[in-house]
Amino acid sequence: MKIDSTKNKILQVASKLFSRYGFYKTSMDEIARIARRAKGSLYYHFKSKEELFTEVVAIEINNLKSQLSEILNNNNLSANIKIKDYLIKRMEILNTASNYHETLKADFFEHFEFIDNLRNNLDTWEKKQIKNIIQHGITENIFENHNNNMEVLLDVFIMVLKGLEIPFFLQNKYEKYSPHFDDLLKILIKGLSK
Amino acid sequence: MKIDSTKNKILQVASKLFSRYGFYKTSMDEIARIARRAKGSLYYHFKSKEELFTEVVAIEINNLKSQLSEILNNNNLSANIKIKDYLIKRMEILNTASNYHETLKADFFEHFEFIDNLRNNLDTWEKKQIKNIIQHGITENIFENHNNNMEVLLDVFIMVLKGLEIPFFLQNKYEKYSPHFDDLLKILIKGLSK
DNA sequence: CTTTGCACCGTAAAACGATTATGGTCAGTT
DNA sequence: AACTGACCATAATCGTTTTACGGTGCAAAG
Repeated sequence: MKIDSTKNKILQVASKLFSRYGFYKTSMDEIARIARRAKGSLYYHFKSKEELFTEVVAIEINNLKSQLSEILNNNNLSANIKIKDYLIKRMEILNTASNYHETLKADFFEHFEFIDNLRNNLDTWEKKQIKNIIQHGITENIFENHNNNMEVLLDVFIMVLKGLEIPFFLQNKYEKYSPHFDDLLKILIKGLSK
Repeated sequence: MKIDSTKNKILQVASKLFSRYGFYKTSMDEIARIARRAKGSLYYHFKSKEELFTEVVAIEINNLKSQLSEILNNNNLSANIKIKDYLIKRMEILNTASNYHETLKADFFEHFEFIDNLRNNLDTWEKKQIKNIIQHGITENIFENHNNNMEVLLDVFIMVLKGLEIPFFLQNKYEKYSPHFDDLLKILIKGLSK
């Protein structure tokens, strides 16, 4: 019981501090102090500051995946509704994932190589899910057949989604524009449709 | 004749050096030396280093606008072809506008407030052109009626375009993915269509 | 009017050496 | 096994000095 309590306490405090001050401005001494644990305890549970941050972001990503999986696993949804619900939920959850926002800067100035795997894994996972939805829509005869260029189309589409994350989450435009993200999705879904 | 020659020479050399080294790592002494002009000449023609860079970027943007205007002004093109040609040409020209790429970093680390007007003006211009194309398509009965939410839809769409610029131009993914940008455009156009 | 070359200026940036803070380690304790 | 607090190497910060930068002014020349 105690192991979970300390590890979770550290993760909790770390999540808050990383979210508030960013990775580089948050020190392990500070996390230890606020968590009321010895700094050595941090290193007992996490190999490094990088591993701690990676796990903090992984928790956010796993939360995203589990919430999206409810949509993905709902076989009563037709493909066009499913992709719409998926994308809307995606943006909604990521809007609250403040440590994930921190990693968006990785392409530009604060480079976290140690976190590339996590981000690549999410891209890979997401590409697979969207591919499934679209293929299901093709099978259901809802969507046009895109099977001959699906892979690169999905690559570009993932770029579009990630590109939208910058204004939405780093420039705080999500609240203003999210209601209208719908409209763009309507166009997307219609474009995919038969 | 001489006036144009010196000013153009400065712009030419500046464009190359800013493109190669970026705004901050390029000095006015260096521009003057390579242009074989006195530094005083630079300040005769341009109020400041910022004004020089702004004009260098403006030249790229004006080139973009004039090339796109050939498409925009071609009334033989129907709206769906026009928007496709517009977007493809847009990315193609911007791929070569290396000083414009420099300004893409403005949102993240190298901030050029002095250039915000130029970038905002381009967004405004572009929004207007795309709006015109879509409205024309509505009039031609090619596109669905989107008039009730057109403004915000265009805002989000501009975000999407700008979001794509990061991987395309800052991460050198344009060559690989531009052939497939087409496919995404097909979906977009179909989504807009009746 | 346009351009030059030169000297000059204030201050920002870079360089430097000293000091402090950080991520991480480890032996001891519970 | 889980946790601690003292310690370590070095990265980061600090204060000071030096250098480089954007910009200016001016007389002379074209």
